[in-house]
Amino acid sequence: MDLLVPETLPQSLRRGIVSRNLMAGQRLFRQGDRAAALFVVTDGRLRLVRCVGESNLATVQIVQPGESLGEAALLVDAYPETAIAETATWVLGYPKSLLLAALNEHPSLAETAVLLLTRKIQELTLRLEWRDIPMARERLLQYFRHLARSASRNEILLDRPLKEIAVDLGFTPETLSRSLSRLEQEGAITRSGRSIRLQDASAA
Amino acid sequence: MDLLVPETLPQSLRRGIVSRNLMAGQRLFRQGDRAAALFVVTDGRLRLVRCVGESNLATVQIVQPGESLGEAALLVDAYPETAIAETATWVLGYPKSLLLAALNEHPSLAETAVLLLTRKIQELTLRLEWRDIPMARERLLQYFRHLARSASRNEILLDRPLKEIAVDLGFTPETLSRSLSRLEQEGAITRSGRSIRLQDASAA
DNA sequence: CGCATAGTTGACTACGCTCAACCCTGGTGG
DNA sequence: CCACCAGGGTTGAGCGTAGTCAACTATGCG
Repeated sequence: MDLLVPETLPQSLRRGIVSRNLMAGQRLFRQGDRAAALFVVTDGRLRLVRCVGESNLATVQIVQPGESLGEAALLVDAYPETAIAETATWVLGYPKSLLLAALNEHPSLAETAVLLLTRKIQELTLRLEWRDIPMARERLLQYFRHLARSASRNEILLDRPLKEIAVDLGFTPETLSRSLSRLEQEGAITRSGRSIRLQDASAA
Repeated sequence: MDLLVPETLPQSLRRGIVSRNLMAGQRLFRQGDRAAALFVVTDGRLRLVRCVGESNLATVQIVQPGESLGEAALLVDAYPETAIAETATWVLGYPKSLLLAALNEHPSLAETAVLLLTRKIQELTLRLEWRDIPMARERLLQYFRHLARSASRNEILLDRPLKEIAVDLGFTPETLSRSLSRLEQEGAITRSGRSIRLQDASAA
């Protein structure tokens, strides 16, 4: 069973699926909203943002197609973060109660759910790993290397504003810009606009 | 079914469970090891450490009793991090193949697995949230507030060396020490040794 | 053509890191 | 019982890096 292909799902769950289309900037849910459903992105991407303290914003994750968000619905009754579409985005929503019920009745669904969550854990772990690299250039380089590995090519095309990439990595846009310059002048990368090529192929 | 109570598990899985006792400092598995099993901590705690680049260590998570580690085994064939016992620790290991099989046959197990993973996602998210707070005092304060909420008391007893707490939060021990001092002199907390009391009850 | 926004660069600040000395506690052995 | 040592913890001085504020350029869109 594949959560993204409703035809493969049991009737009971399929009927409850909600499909939502979001414009860039639109919110799927807000921190504190009653959490009733888990979502999976089919197209586009969403940014998960947490507000902590008085004025600190934390981007927890960028959710890409095939990944889940709002799993907290399974555990607690309020979303702990806000989900904002970064581009035009399409998501499918699975009501908590129906999903848990379907899980009990259809084991093969359980397996896909487990894999979905595991993938999310890997994503989060990766972000934490980056954050533990203190020096900006180094952190950025690791990020690029990861993208390169994912694409299995060492030419990367950044498909979104550097601004956003910056906050993902925990930088200000200025710092990102400077880091890019220095990486280039140190010969670690060459860039033209948003196309980046890694020079040394040494991966972690 | 409860993964931590073998009696409640199906025979097939129960037979395959491996139980391990670790001394403080001992490694359960190392980054790159063949990943064959998912573990759950029953007692003690483990630190998940990732080595990135040449000389950067990232503590991804402290795994507490009832939490899982090594879920990556379900997705990839090598552990992406090293697991080190921080104290005497007892874990149960569930071989990947048996676990997936049992998942398919015993839906109620699937539910507990899903919840387990969801909890882990929450933990990781929390850590990321902290890391996005740039100022040390503020970050530390949020950390304390979280502990206070968990204990639903605003007196906290830190049960491990400040050293370790420091690296969890992404600080050096010196910075943590200084932040503590300043929080105290600013009146946000009072402390005697490792006992911390929060002053203002304003939570996020 | 002009406006809005992304991106770049500069000057300055300030925070956390590094290195070092020091205190304090707990454990060990003479 | 005390001397000694090891390790955690604290404090200080100086440095370096990223953040901030600001000006300026480039790009894309109405």
